[in-house]
Amino acid sequence: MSSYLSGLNPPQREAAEHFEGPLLVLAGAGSGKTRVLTSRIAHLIDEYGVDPSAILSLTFTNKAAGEMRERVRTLLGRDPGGMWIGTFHAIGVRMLRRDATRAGWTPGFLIYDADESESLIRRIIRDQLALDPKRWTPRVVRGAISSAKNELVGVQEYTEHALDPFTRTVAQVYERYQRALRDANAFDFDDLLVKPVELLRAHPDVLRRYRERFQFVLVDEYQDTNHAQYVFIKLLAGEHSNLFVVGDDDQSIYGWRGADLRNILDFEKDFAAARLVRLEENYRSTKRILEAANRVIAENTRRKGKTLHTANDAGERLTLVEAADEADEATWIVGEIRARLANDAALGARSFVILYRTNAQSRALEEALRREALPYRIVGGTRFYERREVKDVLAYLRLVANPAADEAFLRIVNVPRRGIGDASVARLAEWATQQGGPLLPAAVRAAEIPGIRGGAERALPVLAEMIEKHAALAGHGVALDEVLRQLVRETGIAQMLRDEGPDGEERLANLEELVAGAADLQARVDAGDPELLAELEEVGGTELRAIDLFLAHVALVADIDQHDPGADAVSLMTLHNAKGLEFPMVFLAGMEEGLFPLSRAYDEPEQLEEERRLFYVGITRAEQKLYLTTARRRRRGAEWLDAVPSSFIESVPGELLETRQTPRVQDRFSGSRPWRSAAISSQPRRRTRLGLEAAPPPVDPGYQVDYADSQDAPRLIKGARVRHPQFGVGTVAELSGAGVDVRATIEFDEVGLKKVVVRYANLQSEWE
DNA sequence: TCAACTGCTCTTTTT
DNA sequence: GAGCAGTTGA
Repeated sequence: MSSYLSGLNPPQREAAEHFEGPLLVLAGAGSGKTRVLTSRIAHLIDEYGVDPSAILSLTFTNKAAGEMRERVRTLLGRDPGGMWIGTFHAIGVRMLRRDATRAGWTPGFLIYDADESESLIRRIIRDQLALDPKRWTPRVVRGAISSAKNELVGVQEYTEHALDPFTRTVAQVYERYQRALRDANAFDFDDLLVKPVELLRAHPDVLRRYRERFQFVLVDEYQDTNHAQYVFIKLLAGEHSNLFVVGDDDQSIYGWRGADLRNILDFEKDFAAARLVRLEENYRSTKRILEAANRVIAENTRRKGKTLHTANDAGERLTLVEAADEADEATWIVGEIRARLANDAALGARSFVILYRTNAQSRALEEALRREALPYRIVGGTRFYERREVKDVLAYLRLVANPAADEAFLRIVNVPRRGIGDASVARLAEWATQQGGPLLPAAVRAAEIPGIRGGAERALPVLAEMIEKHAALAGHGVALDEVLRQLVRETGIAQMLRDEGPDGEERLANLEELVAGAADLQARVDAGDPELLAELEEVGGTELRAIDLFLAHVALVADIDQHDPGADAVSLMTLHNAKGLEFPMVFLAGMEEGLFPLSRAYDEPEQLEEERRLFYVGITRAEQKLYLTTARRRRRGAEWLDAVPSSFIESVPGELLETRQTPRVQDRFSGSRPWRSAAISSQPRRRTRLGLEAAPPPVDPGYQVDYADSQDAPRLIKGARVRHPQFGVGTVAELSGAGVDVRATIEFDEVGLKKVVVRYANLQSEWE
């Protein structure tokens, strides 16, 4: 037996040793799936003599890809040169670089992030279609287009099936949107999955090339694949079907992104003679934590079904904490971390993670950590590449790389302020459209454009020249970091930030970090980094510059990729970001109805199951100790809401739990029954004025109730005719949710089906 | 008339 | 943070 397999348990070994044909590894949380994947790759190469370049390994984060490559390297004692390991998106980019021209793009294409896609869509709705962006929300339209793409529904097919007003409008936007992307030599995020599929489908020679090359295809987190990714995998693994996928249906948490649970549930139907291996032994958590996880997930119906077991100790009971509000919750958590650190020398700040459902929850936690001077790291939230100053400089760089990048031009045309306002930009855009060209070249000729005068007339050509100058620098082999440094200086961004005071200094420091990142990449290019060279070589004879690689890199890295487990700091992140990670001590904050599960998930049983899987993911991050914390009052947006503990907690058997109250809760609510029994066990229901079932706020004498103004909510019943300020008149088709979260699905006469939050929607009766 | 600024709104989760 | 409405100042 090869050394790569020693130490694996029998099912792990069975999976890692597998040679030919499709295999699904149903890997429970903490069952050593990364080990199986890496052992398998090493085994394929060293024991079966497979050429590394015949292996394609697909992941969902760069972090997972990087770790996998690193571990394989360690196992083999050398670099598995030629092997492709990367995210679906990165692999897609690689394929598109090589064959972009076949699709009508050039290899230096740009990648539009969600914001750029949205602003492009907004412009199409407002300027090209002359529609009201309030009525046709760009966000929603983008979502519809994105879903269509993930289902591999192209413009033509979408248009053919667009029957109601909403989809008909989306179809129009979709068509123009794709054209605009093409004109800007850009792909959006979804295109990075869709276009490679189109490429493989439309060009048999390309498909043959990759099929012959990749004899072994591995997919991590298979439960997160959407339809486009499924087809991509199926195309590549077509004939040999040496497809090895690893996943856990219970950890599928990306349904909203198009992930299709059917891919994993139906794997054995989709791939003939597929084998199935279950990894049900957990090496991560204590018995109590695992028991809680098993009980929670058992409530779900759509699953393959497996029960994890562990040889680990029983461990401590789970702790359920009641706090007065989110500040109290944060204070208690931080105090508990302090106490644990003081009592156990084996623990460091890095042993703790605080998980939450929404990014907004990080604020209170952050404040408490800062007050207590505990080092912490937020993973996610406003990510580095989403900071204003970083996006501004990157927009300049995109423009330098590609003069047709209109979105980038619009972002920076007046940043810093140079006297070019909306009116001038509108004239410029109008003129450019007439000429059928992009904005930057039009700016050079500002003097010829009617209506552009004064400051703007002078500033536009200056801006254009400055960008052209840098494009020339980049074209003449000036190092990327140098180009960036000059851009920061000569655009005036540096000065602008310095004038903003201490905040600006911090932003400037971020830009230095960005420049350092560029220097890193430039150094790798100069030193002939083998991985990078291989990538460039794959692309063939095309000329690809460091600037293109850099822009692709910043578009594709996720924040989780930057998570450094070595740093001694408490981690804060969303539950979504926590997948794949493990920590000795885990806090799940904000375990309240409406927050977790999020109220929006009540509409569909399927969505509620996904929230429950998210809870399951959270529980199974913990090695030794799990805390569930709740607050009695929580701010949501501008108002304070009374909170009820999450119904998810009910599935955790009482004997696994100990319940605690923070001092503030004990003070304020002394004598009141434990909350759990009052609020959860009986959870009385009542009829509201809306005619809906809703849980009442917890009743506590002397407790201030700032419940939403339910008196002002209109009386809604199914079938009622209502008027909405934007969408016009419509008929209530469906009501869902409870209390302040009541939502109505309304069939509007003009815009079709829409779902609105009743509290915000400002509905009136048809006659008003 | 245009640019700049101020204050208001909304923000689930992310490759 | 981004869009938008309304206001101020040139």
